[in-house]
Amino acid sequence: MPNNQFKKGELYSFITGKASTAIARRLQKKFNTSGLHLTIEQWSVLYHLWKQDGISQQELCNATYRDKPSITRLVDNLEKLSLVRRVASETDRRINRIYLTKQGQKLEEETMQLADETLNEALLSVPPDKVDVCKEVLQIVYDNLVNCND
Amino acid sequence: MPNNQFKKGELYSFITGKASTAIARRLQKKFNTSGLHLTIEQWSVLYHLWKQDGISQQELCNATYRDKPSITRLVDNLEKLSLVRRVASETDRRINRIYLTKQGQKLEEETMQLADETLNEALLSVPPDKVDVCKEVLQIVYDNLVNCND
DNA sequence: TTTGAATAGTTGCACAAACAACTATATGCC
DNA sequence: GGCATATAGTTGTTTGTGCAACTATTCAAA
Repeated sequence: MPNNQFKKGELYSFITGKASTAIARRLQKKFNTSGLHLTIEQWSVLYHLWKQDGISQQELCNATYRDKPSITRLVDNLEKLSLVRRVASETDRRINRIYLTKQGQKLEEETMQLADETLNEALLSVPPDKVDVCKEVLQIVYDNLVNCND
Repeated sequence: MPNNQFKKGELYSFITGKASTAIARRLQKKFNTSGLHLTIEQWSVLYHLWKQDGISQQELCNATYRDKPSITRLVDNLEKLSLVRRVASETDRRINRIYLTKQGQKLEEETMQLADETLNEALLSVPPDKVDVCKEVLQIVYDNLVNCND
């Protein structure tokens, strides 16, 4: 059983994503203790809107690697929080463009600060070159499973 | 903005765990097309029971990095599927020991085969030493966030 | 021995994810 | 133009997660 291509033993925690879960929980706690009523999932949508405002729900699906119903409901909740608003596209009425409100724009600085803090805590004592290797591997894994077949 | 300790740019996908999500989805699809009515989360509980049968729900919490209510419900559903059963401990009646049924035991071989397949597909063309670095980094991240403070 | 704290587990609630089925709009081909 | 097909988004259902509040049992200390 041991002589496979990789040592599989502890690799199954890859599947369950314990590390990313730990990071997400830490960041969520920082949000909560800062009085931000915002989930990590909502934040991840805002994150892409801060990079490019006014993208469609479908583009948010691709950017966040979520399916359409998930984005529909995340945008629903972000609208309820008055952080974004849906604007039907003039040229293609199937499309909703999602725009940040003033309130949504205002959250960028504080939350990105907390996210940076969280990553610094997570990566404490990890040499930068190892972080780069890790990023590279995770990117290949993602590409292997998403771009290729399926 | 760029001169931080780490290049943070693409690091935020760490938080959202896109790679582990991709792996989990691929494995779930394999389960579905094999006619296995089993979620990845249920499988992750069975995985620890295959390693050690009869552990308590609290031990499953620690092993799977989930909170107690999550394990309560996962065990509920695994019991409904007749894959495990709760047995109250004789020595400490607060504790439920979780035991695999015959059906639960039978799933090990097939599902681990599919999990191995999935990891091979995920890690295709990734050199083993880089996988090791990646594992090491993810372990440190987990330890930094879970063991230390919190 | 009793009382208070700690531990194991359950339940209620809000939010999120995956899948299927659905509506509405756009596009391309006859 | 009209019809088939593709695309964008929504809704319903089941499952899982995180938090808070709760019950039951154990343990420890006065």
